[in-house]
Amino acid sequence: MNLKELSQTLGLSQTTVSRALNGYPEVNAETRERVELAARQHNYRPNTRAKSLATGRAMTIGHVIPMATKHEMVNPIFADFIAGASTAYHARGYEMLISMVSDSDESQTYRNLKSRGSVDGVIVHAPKMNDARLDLLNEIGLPYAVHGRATGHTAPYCWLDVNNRSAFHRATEFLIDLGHRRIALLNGFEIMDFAVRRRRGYEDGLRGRGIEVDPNLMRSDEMTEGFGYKSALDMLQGENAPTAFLVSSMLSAIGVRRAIEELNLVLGQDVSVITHDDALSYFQNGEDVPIFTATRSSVRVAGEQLANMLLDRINNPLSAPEQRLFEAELMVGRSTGPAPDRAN
Amino acid sequence: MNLKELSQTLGLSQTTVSRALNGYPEVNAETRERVELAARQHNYRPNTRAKSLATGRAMTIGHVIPMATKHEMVNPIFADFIAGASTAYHARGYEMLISMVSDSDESQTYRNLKSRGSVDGVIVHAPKMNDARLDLLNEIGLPYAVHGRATGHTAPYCWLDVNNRSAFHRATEFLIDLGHRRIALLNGFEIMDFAVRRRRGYEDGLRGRGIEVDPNLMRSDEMTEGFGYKSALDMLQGENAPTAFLVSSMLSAIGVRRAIEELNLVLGQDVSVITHDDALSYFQNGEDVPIFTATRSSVRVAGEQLANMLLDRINNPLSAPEQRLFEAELMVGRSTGPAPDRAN
DNA sequence: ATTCGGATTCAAAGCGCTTTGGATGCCGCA
DNA sequence: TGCGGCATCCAAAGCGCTTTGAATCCGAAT
Repeated sequence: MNLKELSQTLGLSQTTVSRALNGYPEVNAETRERVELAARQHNYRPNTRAKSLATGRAMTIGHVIPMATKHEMVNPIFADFIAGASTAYHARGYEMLISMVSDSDESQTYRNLKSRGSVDGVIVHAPKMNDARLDLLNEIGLPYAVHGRATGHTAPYCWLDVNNRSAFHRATEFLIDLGHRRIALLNGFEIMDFAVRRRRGYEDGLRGRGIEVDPNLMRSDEMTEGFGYKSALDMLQGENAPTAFLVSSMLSAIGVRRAIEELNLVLGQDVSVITHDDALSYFQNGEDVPIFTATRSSVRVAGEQLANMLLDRINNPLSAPEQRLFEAELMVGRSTGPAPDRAN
Repeated sequence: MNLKELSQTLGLSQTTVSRALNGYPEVNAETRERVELAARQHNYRPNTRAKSLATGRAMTIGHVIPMATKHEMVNPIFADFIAGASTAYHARGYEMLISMVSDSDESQTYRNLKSRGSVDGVIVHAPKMNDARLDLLNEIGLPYAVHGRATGHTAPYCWLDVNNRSAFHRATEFLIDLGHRRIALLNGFEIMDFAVRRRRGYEDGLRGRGIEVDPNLMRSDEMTEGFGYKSALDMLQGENAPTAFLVSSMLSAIGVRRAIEELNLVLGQDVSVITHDDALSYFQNGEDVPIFTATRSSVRVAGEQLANMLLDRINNPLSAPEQRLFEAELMVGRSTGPAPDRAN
């Protein structure tokens, strides 16, 4: 059933029916009820394509998810972020279009989305330092909101981020307070903006307490379980082994734990671990007491809020772009304890 | 730049330009080149909305992802499945629309997608026994393909599944061959079709070797880390503890390992574990030797193939619906070994 | 020279909706 | 009685594309 048929059934013009259904005032209350009833009875729903052709609004938001060309790996936080965003779209009548694309094709994808009129705006995932995508989006005039920040981008833009620097700063100090002096950092790729900020927080934390930063204790790679495992195994067996690890993802932290156990050490006694925890729905950090002491911030909540920020921006393009900074919680779990040998 | 403007620039009619770009034969080779060149220069791309309004094809596939209302948990395999499907869509000029919706709203979502003309077909995720969604989709005439199977649905439909029964059968026999007699099953919710099949494989495996099925050794719940941990802790501390676990997901298997280690037992010696491994990109089961012995089947490959099957079906509705059954590989890793006490 | 058919091209209708710019009818008021 | 104004409704244009049906041109066949 389309609008034409529905209006014929009712003996009204398409104009009136359309207006009745879209809540315009210039239609008799009685008529409106009649229309709404008929629409419900006939299960009428306006055709999205036609509607958006007529209005010029796609009522759709695009998510361009970069896949590391190397491993074709999808960021594990993606599903939860999307789930959060989805809630917002659903509530506001928007749909969600997803393009997963190896990072080399990304700019083509944005251009396509814009010129084909498929979306009204996009969420930018995984921003890098001096991210070229933002310039592109400005150039082609596609509204966007960034999950994270892109250091180096000067013009104000809409973003939502976790205070990564402060989170890792606090985590570092927490470990130092427990007597740790040799603290390793297992970080994500340091082209990623968040990874740079985390490192800065870590370094500031050390230096603030007069501890020298040791490059041997810092690794940066794709945040897999294997990365955590191998790095930890390696470092723990080497000379001047760390007594604590600061890890950028739960997944890698699980790898670290595997290494610790393989070496017959005890987590939280011989070796302490703090991880960042995105509070993924399928990857809870324990139920009552957290498995890992963690800097925690829900990526799902981030998704929902950022989606709303983008929609606000689209519906009100002249307002200043909103920005939002989450502070991560430092949750104490069972993976941290006093440094084993204070004399160290 | 739209078609009208482009055709004016070229001094041609819209018809000719449209045909030139869409590869119709009735256009002069020279003209076509001229058109293609101009289109490239002006960065012209047809408006999707207008195109699909005119053709009646949305060139979009919907994925309706159910979220367990209880925990709002998203199935962790989702991202990789989507990544695979995305490859197929990309290659064939389709886009991907995602709706994440708590399972109570699902049928409304399908109805919407259909009557608003947003998609040409959908992928059905996480089929249950006697899944009502398939009847609904048949009724409203929306093409679909199922990831998994829905036991009880009689009419033939398009699906792709892993041979869960045989995988768990083989895994069970593998453990029995190692001398295990008390083998626990940590399964997903048994409303889910795959979970029922896995249980059947497990039970058949036991009975085939004359081992009685013990309900105390079977649990079924949401496949989280915590579920694995708690179940294993519980069972290992109880009387008649199992010597081996058959687990439905890597995540839960990690929980099982945590329990094992907390009890100062050794994985692969005191307790054996086999898990199903969906070969998730961000969750590799070790690099050289697998951490866990596993029944393995790539959910990403499944996504790509099923997407292609759906597109084939849409473009050729009269052909018989295709079906595809993957056999899982049984990969031997470091989590299995002979039963500790053969006298048991 | 005339006709025919193939190769090209075009004008216009149509996809299902919104929205502009009137119509129409009715009431109150001068 | 006549007119302005309000409430209500409608016809038609337009969004950007595809596609039908027809026009045009030109060389080959009659």
